[in-house]
Amino acid sequence: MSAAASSPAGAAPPDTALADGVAAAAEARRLRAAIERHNYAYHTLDAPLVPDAEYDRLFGALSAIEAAHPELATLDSPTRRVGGSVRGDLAEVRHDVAMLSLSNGFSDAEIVAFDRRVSDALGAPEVEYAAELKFDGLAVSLRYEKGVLVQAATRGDGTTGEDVTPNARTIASIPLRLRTDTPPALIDVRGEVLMFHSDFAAINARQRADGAKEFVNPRNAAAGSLRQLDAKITAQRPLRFFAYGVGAFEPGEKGEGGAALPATHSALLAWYRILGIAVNDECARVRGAQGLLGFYRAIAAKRASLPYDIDGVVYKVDDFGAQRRLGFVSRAPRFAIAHKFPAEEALTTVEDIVVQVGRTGAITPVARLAPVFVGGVTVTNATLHNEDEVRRKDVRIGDTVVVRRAGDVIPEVMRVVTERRPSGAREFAMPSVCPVCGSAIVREAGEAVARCSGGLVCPAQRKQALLHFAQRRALDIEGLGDKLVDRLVELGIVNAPADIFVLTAERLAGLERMADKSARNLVDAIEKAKHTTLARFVFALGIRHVGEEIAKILARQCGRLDVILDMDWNALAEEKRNVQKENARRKNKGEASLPVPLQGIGAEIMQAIASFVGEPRNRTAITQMRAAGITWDEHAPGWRPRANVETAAGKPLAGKVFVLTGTLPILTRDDAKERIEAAGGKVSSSVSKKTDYVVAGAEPGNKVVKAEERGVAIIDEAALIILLNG
DNA sequence: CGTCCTCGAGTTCC
DNA sequence: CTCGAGGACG
Repeated sequence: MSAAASSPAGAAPPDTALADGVAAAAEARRLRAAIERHNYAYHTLDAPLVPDAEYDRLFGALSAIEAAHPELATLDSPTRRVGGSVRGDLAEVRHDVAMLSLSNGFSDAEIVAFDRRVSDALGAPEVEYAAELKFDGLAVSLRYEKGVLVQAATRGDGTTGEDVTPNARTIASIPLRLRTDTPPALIDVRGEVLMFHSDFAAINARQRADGAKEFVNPRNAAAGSLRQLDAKITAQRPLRFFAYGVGAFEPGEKGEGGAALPATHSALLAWYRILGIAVNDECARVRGAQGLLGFYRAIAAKRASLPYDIDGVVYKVDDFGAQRRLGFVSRAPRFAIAHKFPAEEALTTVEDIVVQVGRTGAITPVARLAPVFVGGVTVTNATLHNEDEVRRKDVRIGDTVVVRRAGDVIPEVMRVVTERRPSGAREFAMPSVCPVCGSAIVREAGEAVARCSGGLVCPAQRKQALLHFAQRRALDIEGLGDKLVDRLVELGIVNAPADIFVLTAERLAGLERMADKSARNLVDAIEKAKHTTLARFVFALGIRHVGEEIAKILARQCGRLDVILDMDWNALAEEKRNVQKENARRKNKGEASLPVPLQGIGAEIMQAIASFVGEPRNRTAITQMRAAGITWDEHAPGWRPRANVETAAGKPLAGKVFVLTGTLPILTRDDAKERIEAAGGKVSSSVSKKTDYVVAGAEPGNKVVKAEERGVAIIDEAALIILLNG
């Protein structure tokens, strides 16, 4: 599509024999102007003025002049579109004005509520909005100084993005110079880079022909293309740009165009068009909630026929003054909302229903699907959770089913299209023996899951136990992943966590696909993992019902591993039941209640611990690991936890409950959690009335919705850090 | 005994 | 992210 990129750079047309520099400069200016005019006609108006051959001739002429007179090769020359030197890495760019994410709405009710909030806040009965498409591409910011493109940056985390200037220069719909004599001194044009369906298909055909990897969707193709280190590659990728916003702005010297920003969003877009910046046609000014919903329905009906992907529409209060008055809540502007389309659904067939064996022996049926493209990726598997779920949904092998990506991530079989059920459709039968080890599969009365009774005899359970042991939140052994565990267990080299610690580099290096270097790395990682914490170690053991939280309670309350191992958990479980019964009785009488031992650990969990510590094999394994040198800091014998565990008192976040959602700009989930806990706070996984703050990052889940419903404060990372610092 | 709150466990794709 | 189930509490 890119006429500029298709021009042979070295073609020497007749009008290059310009001897003197002044004439050359004049000619270069003339050519540039002509080429920009044609670019504008071709890419923005979609109405070429001249045949491609003529365009190529002009382009070649300009290249030749610039080659002969390098001093004339200006930054904004159209020839820059093909070029770009190879650099080591993409540099960081700090956005002067942050590139925000929008809050989302999925239902009409949410949009109506948004409109009501806005009109209440503004005191206006009917608010005027600019409605436009929400493109499924990459947000970028283009900086023009005195009308010349000087920098292009990706959105990144909103505050800092990557410098993609040379790449952006290759995109034909991004003007290198604004079409005005009176440009603003500085303007950051915000918009989206994306790839059209047809271009995506062509690119993939080429990738296929070259034996290169194909892109999964236009968005990935656009992202991969824009973030190339070599802009020459970007130049061969037909990317598009549509503008929809503005960041930093400084007016130019007196002159109509650049003296000030327009007063409304729709006027801004109209101005962009005049400046030669591409703006998508599917935008409108609408009034009130009914106007918003009308726009949404019109676009939804058109969606399939659009030549590019969108994932919804965006509504913004049109008047900039009103936008300023509305301001922001945490990261998101209060004056705009994205109205997203519901998770995409697709039809496919169930080719088989197989079962997987989990760490606890849980047998999970999984539907093997004919590959289907849904929500941007190809889905081939979907969990069916358990036997009852299969019954409830009545999924049979051979069925045609509706699949969606729940929460836009996990594939889910929604329902069966029974009209399409073939006569030979087979019902799923829970196997009676484990497909991996052959032990009996049993389902306890009242339980939803069936389990392999083989325990550690079952290689599948052994593998999962090892992976659990090595995972980041447990002992954190880097490099001990899926594939390696598979092989180590198959070969019988490692059967239980304790065996990990006797591995040597020599032993590992003998394995296939395991070079000396990686063997040594793994041994180093194991060595590093030997020093840990009691909580992590207890969690790593994989005791039933003992996850991270319970392991922390045990470590805090018991202080030493030996205490945990030697406690009479069965007796304690009984005591717990008695104390609870007694307390219930006392409560009715208004008497003071007895202290409850080990808050948060109930009888059921205690019995699970009892059966773990009562198993001699487990005790031996622990002894072996300690002998192999695994250590942690623990309290001296005879240590007792302080009666009142309010150790958090005095810390900045004492007693505060946080819930995290979305991707935070700087901290990882784990980091944030660690810091909150260090400051005396607690991180919970779901929003409730007790939640104090929901920390929302980019692309948050429906936890923000829950938070709004329950009136819980929503804060961003920056606010969290302020809280952490007191 | 019911209800809410949490935690644990399992899962998909790149 | 979702589901199931344990634990606390009224």
